[in-house]
Parts: sequence; structure tokens; C-alpha cells
Amino acid sequence: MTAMADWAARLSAARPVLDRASAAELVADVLRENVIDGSLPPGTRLSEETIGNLLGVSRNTLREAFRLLSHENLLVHELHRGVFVRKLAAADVADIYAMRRILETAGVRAVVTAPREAVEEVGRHVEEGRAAAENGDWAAVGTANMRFHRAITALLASPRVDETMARLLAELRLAFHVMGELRTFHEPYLGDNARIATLLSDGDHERAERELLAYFDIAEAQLLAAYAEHAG
Amino acid sequence: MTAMADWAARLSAARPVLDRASAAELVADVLRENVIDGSLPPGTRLSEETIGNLLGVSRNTLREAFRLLSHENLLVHELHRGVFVRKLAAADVADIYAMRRILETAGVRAVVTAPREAVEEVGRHVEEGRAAAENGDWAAVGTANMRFHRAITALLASPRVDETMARLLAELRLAFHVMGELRTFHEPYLGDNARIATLLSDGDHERAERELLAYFDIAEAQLLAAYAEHAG
DNA sequence: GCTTGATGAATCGTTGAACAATCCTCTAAT
DNA sequence: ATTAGAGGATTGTTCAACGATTCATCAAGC
Repeated sequence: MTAMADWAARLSAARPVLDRASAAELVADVLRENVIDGSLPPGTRLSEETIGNLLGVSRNTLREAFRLLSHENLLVHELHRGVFVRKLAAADVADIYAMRRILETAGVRAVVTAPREAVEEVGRHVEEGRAAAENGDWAAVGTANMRFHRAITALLASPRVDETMARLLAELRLAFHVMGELRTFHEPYLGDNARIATLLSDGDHERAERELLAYFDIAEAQLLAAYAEHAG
Repeated sequence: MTAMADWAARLSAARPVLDRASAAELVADVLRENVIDGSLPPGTRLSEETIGNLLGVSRNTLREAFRLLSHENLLVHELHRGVFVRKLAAADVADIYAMRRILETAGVRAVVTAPREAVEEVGRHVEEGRAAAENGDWAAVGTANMRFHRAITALLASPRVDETMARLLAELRLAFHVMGELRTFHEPYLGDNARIATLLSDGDHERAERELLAYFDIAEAQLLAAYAEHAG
């Protein structure tokens, strides 16, 4: 019986990979990639005909892909005007950080009930970031940092929180484009993350929360400063 | 200058009303209504042809509406099988309450920084619920209760939290259908809500938080019990 | 010179039809 | 009773078309 439940669970975990076949979702994957890495800068208009021809899909499927990404807040759909790559305002950045404060502090406090592997996962992404930094791959440091913070909210073991967090961070990537030097934005936080991870594995969630909140203040201020400079 | 900014802000706030015209969104509104009020019970399959003919829209626009509602978690889309009204599992109910605990306790704690009107808004929905109860309109008591809890998270003044909360509660309505008597589910909480509102307007967020958490435990247990009975 | 109004091109919104791919049901055979 | 297969129904996707809306251009009027 347990053996059966074993592979049954493994198979059902692999199911999403099989289902993953809709053309619209594949198109959305491609577009998401290009939006996140900056190939399609914020404000770019995505013409249905142009993109459709480029990717070889019909307008209908493309529109479904647009809807997908609109609900991930990566694109905005304006009636009769088309879809555009989302342009994050300073207020959006502040709002994203407000929500991160809520979710991530809740995550930190949940460390007392979280399974050991979940706590270790946090530390793993610290290592990942450090390794990327040694290679000078600052984009990879950025994604490691995202994974680090997602691992923190994963301590809550809530699928809905996980999904919300994933969307928040994907959105936030749109804001990173205003930061010229990725290194100056990501490097300082490597030490912070390591400290937070240590505090978490020690179960000292109070100090971890304080450190985390301090990080939010600094990172948010840094982003908003870049915004003020860039946008005027 | 201030006068200008005044109506400028008011106009830009009215903009979404003008945009609201897409056929797909209108169809989504109709379907959402019917899903939430139980006309389309969980598990119902929504045939593209049937619904399309019924509402007089083409399959393509209908599919766009389906996508919209799928991303609100009200419908589930199974590849090559169609869309169904979401069937909430017990785990979903628990997860929704987990997230509500996080967001609403954060909302309660934000009472110290929230504007006075926002706090008053909470009490207003208590009154709304009490009035509906006197009329014996228990469905209205339910919606007043939802508004009450949305007003609590609105204390955070975060658009993203507001939207997340709205979606969470819409989802939760899917679970209410398993409760036979609406009255036995909604009536006991009228007093709780009134007490919490009073504590909030007094600024006593610590006790308000405790009361709120107690409410969550009871309401969640009540729902899950109904689930265990109903689904077996 | 600036605003107002009209014209036309480009694009989106929506429809309808068509075909392939997939799922479901029903029947038949072992 | 279980399995295998055939047929029908439904979805996935594309294509073409037309009305509706936006945008840019340009002329007219103050």
C-alpha cells in the first residue's frame, strides 16, 4: 500500500509536465522570458500581428497568451489599444515591498513549525548566490536572491502564498531594469542573506525578522532612488 | 494647482469604468455571478457550445472569459476536457484560511497607521450585516461578512493585498455551498465582528488580533466539518 | 500659434467556419 | 467481467472577414 502511494504521488507530481502542452502557454513562456530578461523593455507595445507572425501562431492563441501574462502582471491590456510590457511605477514598487514585508515576515515566523528540509532550502540558495557571485554572474546572483526569498515564504507551506510570492517577484524584476549596475544592487545583500539563513536554522526568528525588515528598507529605498533618478 | 490635481485624480479614478466594455469581460462577469451564487454548482462542466449559444457569443470570446475566471481560481481548465466550476478540496479551504490569517492579522496590526475612514469602514460593514440579519437575509449577511474582512485588510492600504483578498474570498464562496443552513454559519459571527470592530476603533490591535484568530479557528473548523460530512 | 474637427490608415474586437487532436461512450469479443 | 476498438462529441487551433476604435495627419478657425 505504501509502495503504491509512493509512485502514485510521484506520478501525480509529474503530471503538470505532461499537461504542459497548450500552445498559448508555450507562447506565454517565450514572452515571459523575454520580458523578464529585458529583451522587451517596459512600455513596449506587443502587436498581435507582428508577434503572431514572429512566433508562427494565430492571433487567437496569441491573445490567450497575452491574457496569461496580463494576469501575471507582466503585461497590461488596454482595450482597443493592445498589450504593453508593464511599466512599474514607484508606487507599484512600494506596494510590492509592502506585500513582501507581510508575506516574508510571516514566513520567517513560521520557521518554528516548518520541516527541516524547508529551512535547509533557504540556506541552499544563499550558497547558490555566493557561487554565482564568484563567477561574476550578477544576473544569476539576482535569481538566487529571488529563490532565497521564495524559500522564506515557502516555510509557510501554502501553495497560494507560494504562487502570490512568485508573481510578486516576477513583477519586481520589471523594476530591476532601471538599475544600471546589477552588481551594486545585488552584491551587498549576499551577506545579509547568509546571516538571515543562519538565524533561521538557529530558530531565532525574532532577529531574523528584524534583519529581513532592515533589508527591505534598504533595498526598497535603493530601488526608489534609482526610479527618482531615472524617471525624474 | 491643487484644484486641478483634485479633479484630475477623480477623473483618472473613473477611467476603469469607461474601459469596461470587452465582451469577454462582460461574459466573465455573468459567469462569475452565477458561480458565486451557486447557480453553477462546483463540478459543473461548462460546454463551450452550450454556454456560447446561451450567451450569444462566439467560442473564441467565451474562451477568453474562461481564461479570466480560471485565473481567478473560480474555474479549472483541463486540457481537451473543458472547463469546470472549481471544486474546493478541504486542503484548499485550509490553505485559504492560512493565507487569510496572514493577511488579516497584518491588516489588524496596521490599524495604528490606517486613516480614520478606513477604520470606520470596518464598523460600517458590521452594521450592514446586523441589518441584513434583522431582515433574515442570510446571504446578505454573508456578503456583509466578506466586506467586513476585506475592510480589515484594506487597513493596509495596499492595492495588491486588496486584490489578493478579494480573490481569496471569492474562492471561499465556492466552499460555502457545502453548508446547508447559511444562518447557522453566518449568525454566530455577527457578535464577533462587532467586538473586533470596536477593538479596532479603540486601537487595541493585540486583542483584536486574538479575537480574529479565534474566529478563524472556529469558522475553518466548521467548514471542514461540513466538508468531512458532505464529501465523506 | 494653438486648438478644434475631419479624414484615412492601422489595429483591435469579435465572429464564424473549418480541420485536427483528444476524450468519452458504447459495442463487441475474449 | 474485463479489455479492445469504433464512432461520436468536444476541445484546440488556425484562418479569413468585418465592424469598431484608436491614432496620426492635416486642414480650418479663433
